[in-house]
Amino acid sequence: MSRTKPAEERRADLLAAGQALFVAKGISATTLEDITNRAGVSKGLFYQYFRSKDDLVFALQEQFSDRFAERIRDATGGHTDWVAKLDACVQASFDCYRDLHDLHEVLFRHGGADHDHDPVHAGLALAIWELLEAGVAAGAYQVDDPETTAVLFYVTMHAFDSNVHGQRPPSDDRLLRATRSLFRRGAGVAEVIVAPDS
Amino acid sequence: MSRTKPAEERRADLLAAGQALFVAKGISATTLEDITNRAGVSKGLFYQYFRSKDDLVFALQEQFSDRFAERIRDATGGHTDWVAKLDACVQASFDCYRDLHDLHEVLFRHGGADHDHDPVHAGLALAIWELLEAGVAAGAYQVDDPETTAVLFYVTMHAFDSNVHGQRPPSDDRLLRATRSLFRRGAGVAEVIVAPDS
Amino acid sequence: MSRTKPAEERRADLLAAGQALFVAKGISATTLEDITNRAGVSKGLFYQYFRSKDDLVFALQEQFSDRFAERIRDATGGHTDWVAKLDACVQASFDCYRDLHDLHEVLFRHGGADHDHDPVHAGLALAIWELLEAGVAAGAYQVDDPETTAVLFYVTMHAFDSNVHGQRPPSDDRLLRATRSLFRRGAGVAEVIVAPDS
Amino acid sequence: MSRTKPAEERRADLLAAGQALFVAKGISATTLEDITNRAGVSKGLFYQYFRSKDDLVFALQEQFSDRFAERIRDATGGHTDWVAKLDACVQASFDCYRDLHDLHEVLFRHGGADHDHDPVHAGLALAIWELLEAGVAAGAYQVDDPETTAVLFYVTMHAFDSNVHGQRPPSDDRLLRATRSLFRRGAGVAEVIVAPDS
DNA sequence: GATGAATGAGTTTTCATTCAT
DNA sequence: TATGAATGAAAACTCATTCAT
Repeated sequence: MSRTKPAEERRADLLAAGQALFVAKGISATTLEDITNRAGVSKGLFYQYFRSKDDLVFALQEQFSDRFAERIRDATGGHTDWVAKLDACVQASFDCYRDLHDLHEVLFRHGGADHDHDPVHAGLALAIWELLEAGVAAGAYQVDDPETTAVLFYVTMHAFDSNVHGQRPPSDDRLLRATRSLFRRGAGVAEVIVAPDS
Repeated sequence: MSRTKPAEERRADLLAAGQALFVAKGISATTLEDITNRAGVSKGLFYQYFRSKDDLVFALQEQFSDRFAERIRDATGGHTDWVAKLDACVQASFDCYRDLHDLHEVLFRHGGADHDHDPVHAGLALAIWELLEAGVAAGAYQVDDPETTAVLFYVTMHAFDSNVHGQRPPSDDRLLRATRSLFRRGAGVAEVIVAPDS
Repeated sequence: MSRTKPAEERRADLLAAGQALFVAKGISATTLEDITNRAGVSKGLFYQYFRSKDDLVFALQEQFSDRFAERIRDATGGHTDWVAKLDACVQASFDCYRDLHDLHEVLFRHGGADHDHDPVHAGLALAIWELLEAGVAAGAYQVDDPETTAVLFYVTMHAFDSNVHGQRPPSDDRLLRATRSLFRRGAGVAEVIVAPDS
Repeated sequence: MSRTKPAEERRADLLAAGQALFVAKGISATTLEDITNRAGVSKGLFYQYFRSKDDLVFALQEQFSDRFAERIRDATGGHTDWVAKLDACVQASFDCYRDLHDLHEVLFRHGGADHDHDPVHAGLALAIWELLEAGVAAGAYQVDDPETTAVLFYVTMHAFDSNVHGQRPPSDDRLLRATRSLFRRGAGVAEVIVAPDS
């Protein structure tokens, strides 16, 4: 029975172990030993895959950006209706935030991280901006300042961060419905009347 | 000539030094030596004011909550018009976020911080909720789910965090105007037509 | 009873501990713990005086150069007779080598040490060269190439390195007498006839 | 097509790689990975040829002694004139030192190396001693203490170590001529007058 | 009150050596 | 033969905390 694994898999194990622990305990509270124990690997092997602990953080940042971009890209196509586009945007953002927001905070607030080059803010806000501009151009949306509104929409999605709510967080469903409603109003599209209990 | 200072002042120096360094470099990247150097004080003296480094973090959390609550309280009175109340809320939140958001992230994401008891989320979201409920009861606002909408409004204010924007951040004025507009629409109040340059 | 010591003394303790251990076991076979144990000090304190193990090596190199130069300087004055000058040179060199040669090898062969800037070679060879030139100018010595001969004299003194001899090393006295004789002949001065047993 | 090589060649590759790296960086600064990389071989294969890193050092010491002895032996015969013998000795020693001195220092100063059994010192000093004794017995040399003088001659040859000189090293020719002259004088033989350019 | 030298447990990092393939 | 992933003991280095002055 072999202890060896393909390099890609080992690297993935270490990335996964690091990510989980960093989110759970913070980066500097996580020791190399924590990581290698969780990955089921000796301390020495870590250094075959990463130059240092900081190198692991950097690799995680890259991985994060890649995954995030992919998600957003996939959510775009497939809708022609302008209201549906808005709703799809909400849903995709919801999924992203649920999965990735904590990780994002942990990774990009670390050390001397350069917030100005955070690829996530730029990426998502840009996507929303383009959507609003297109909708306005098509006469479907009515927004005075699409660029700034896009940023507002973007930050609104911090509501999907589960840490943001108090002791009685709203259900995901309520959250999504309220957000869809807010975005539609913010985009100036006629609201579909929805019965409160539907 | 003595280097002694009143205890309150010394304590304040240390709190200020800790806060500045924690925001700049993160809590665990900041050493006690950093803090005492910045405060112009010996390492030993630190322990006359705080039981440990963690104790300093805790003191900073308390200080934060106190200051935040104070700000919000001050912003409440003074308006009878429901739209003006909404606008005042935006302005007060803007000021708070500008000053305190980074600090909040650093302090309350630290270590085993108990997110459920973060006093800030609760405080601000509650204030907005109460405002919306009151406005709805008064027939001035039209909101299906005031509680959840309050949370959405609260998180929207992350836009005031200056780190959230890309390379071409909107001016504060644009930001405030867009937010006021969004909040009014979200509250379902008739939008006052505002000339772009007013 | 105090554990604290003046900084200079502590630094000297660490330098002395490092020097003794480096000579005895080699630099890389000596651990920080060896050094701090010998100096009767905790591991952490080492880093208040030296940035790293390499920094200690560097400090020892500097100390070495200083002490060596001092010794040679002191040995110069005090003789007017040209043969006596030569003999004094031999004696001073003997003392230096006995005390410092091993240390020199250990320190200056370490890592990427820059042999071209080894201050010891330069210093001692230069002193001998000046002596030979002066003696030749005074008509006391007869040497075709004083500069090169100085280097030869200098390296001859490696004989004082006790490691250089086989299983039956000559007595110090024999060594000194033979070296004096060789230097006199090399300088072309009339040899004083010495009875073998004197 | 196989990567296999005759065992002797592989062993030689590893010895050569080790020797080069040990001289360049020192023994303990050289990792097994350095060695196997330079030899173009896997880490595992190293242990088919050497029991350990120390075993490689030991093998290199043996190889060194063998080569050195061979050189000296070859240089001995072929001269009947006593002055020519002395000159041949100088030349052979020159060649040896040029090639092997650094290596010697690195190998024999390592770890718990037993300086008393260094075969090189013994070998060369012995050869010179025998030469001097023979010359004295033949009435050709005049030396009071041939044994000690032999050691002095031996250490004089450290001048051939290129690291020993300052920034303006003498040419090899000057060095050899000066050494020949010194040895002749030290042996008490009438100096042959040599024109500077001959 | 105030200092900063001293501590030592805890962390990161290195590398000779093993072993399944 | 040959490989290189994997190991783990040992080394370097950090820093919150203590304590004699």
